[in-house]
Amino acid sequence: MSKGPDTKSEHATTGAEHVAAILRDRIVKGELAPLDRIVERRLSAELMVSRTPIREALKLLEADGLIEINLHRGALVSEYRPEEALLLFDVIASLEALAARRVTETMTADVLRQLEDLHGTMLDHHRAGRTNDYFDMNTVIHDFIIKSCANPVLIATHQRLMIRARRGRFLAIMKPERLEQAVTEHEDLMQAFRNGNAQQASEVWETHLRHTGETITEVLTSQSVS
Amino acid sequence: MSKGPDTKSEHATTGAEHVAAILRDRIVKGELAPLDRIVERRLSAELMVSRTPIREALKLLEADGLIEINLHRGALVSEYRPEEALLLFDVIASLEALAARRVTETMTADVLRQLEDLHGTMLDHHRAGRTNDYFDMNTVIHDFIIKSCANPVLIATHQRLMIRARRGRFLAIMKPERLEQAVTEHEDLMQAFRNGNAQQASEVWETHLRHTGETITEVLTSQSVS
DNA sequence: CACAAAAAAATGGCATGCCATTTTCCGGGT
DNA sequence: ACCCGGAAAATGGCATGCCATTTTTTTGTG
Repeated sequence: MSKGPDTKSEHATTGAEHVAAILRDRIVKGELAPLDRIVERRLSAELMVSRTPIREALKLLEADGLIEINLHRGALVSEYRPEEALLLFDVIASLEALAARRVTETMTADVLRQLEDLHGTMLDHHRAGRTNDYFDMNTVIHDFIIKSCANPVLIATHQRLMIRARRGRFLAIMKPERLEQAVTEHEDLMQAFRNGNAQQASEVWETHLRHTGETITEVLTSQSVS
Repeated sequence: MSKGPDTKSEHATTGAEHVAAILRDRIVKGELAPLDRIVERRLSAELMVSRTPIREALKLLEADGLIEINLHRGALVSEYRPEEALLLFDVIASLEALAARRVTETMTADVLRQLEDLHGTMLDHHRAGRTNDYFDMNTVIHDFIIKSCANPVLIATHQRLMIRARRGRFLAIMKPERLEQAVTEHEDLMQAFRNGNAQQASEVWETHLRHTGETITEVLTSQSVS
């Protein structure tokens, strides 16, 4: 391997970003629960780096909305309430709807073919009951549409919101009827793609995302009550 | 004022955020031009703080998209190309359209009255040719709608994007016919508000923002050619 | 003079130490 | 037992210094 410094999407370039990636991961996976305190010196010892990169990483997480930093009082993992999921998905739905619109408008045969492939694979997983594979393909499809919209601003904004939205592992806990509905909505989107109907694609996708937000909100609500 | 915990407008919090605010201001005002290098030690001497808070501030600006930091090569003010304005406003338009929709859905007599007040004041300024006051009121109205949507995620996302969108002072350079069109679009929005027609409000506002983005793109293009 | 190599300067990344503020804990008074 | 006040510990904010990498300047050679 040559020492290519031209690979842009490198993570772990600087220590601070490496630390930020680790913390993001822990928060998303739930190893760090809401309201847990994050203590610079403790992390510093655990990760064997000094406090400086840790502090920089914490600033980044605060900008992402994953933690809250109070002056002279340190950092807390921010809460994730059901209602917040709804608010997040309200925005995410708008962004993905815009992406779906733009993708439809600039659709090429090649992109449509890739989408058909991904969609078909997802349907196979679904019909075969491979739930995990199904959810993975679902995510791949959503990301593919976002990536294909050719708007870096949208891509970055979406990614940042999804970091927060993905907190917890609730996605796999979905009622069967909602799952069927989601598959139907994906099929509707493909139909809009095939017809080149950008308006329809946008509406279908926005509805789909809003439903997802509502479902996640329900799951979170039931979990927090239990 | 409500005791909102998300009042970020507090000044003098931590030194790093203070520095970040100063730099944001300079970049937005154009004192720091695109591709200008930002040197930690120079700023450190100028602002009479150590390099540590400066570094933290730079990380924040990078997260905002205002600068680019390369490993071991320091920070550059990122460029602001016409096409980027278009991409930014594509996203901003979606967000403001969503805000307009939500505001309409939850409209109260009090909010409508405030909107009418602001709108009327803006019209007065416009008819009297007080261009600066007009633009200020314009901004106030846009912000008021965003703030009234009751979605902190949307508010924060919008604010972050607007920091980038407002770079330069091109807003005041607008062709008279576009200005008339903008006023008409504001009037259309008020009409949708009065009718409680959320769908119409959303569409009107999205169109308005997209037009604004196109206008700014044109201005930036003509400037960069000159 | 052109060009390349090497030295020097610039610059950023990180570790560490000191100080300010906050939090925790403990003892005395009621 | 309870509350209050102050000391001690915890914790974060910032300054400074050292090292690695990059950039610039200098120098040597054809």
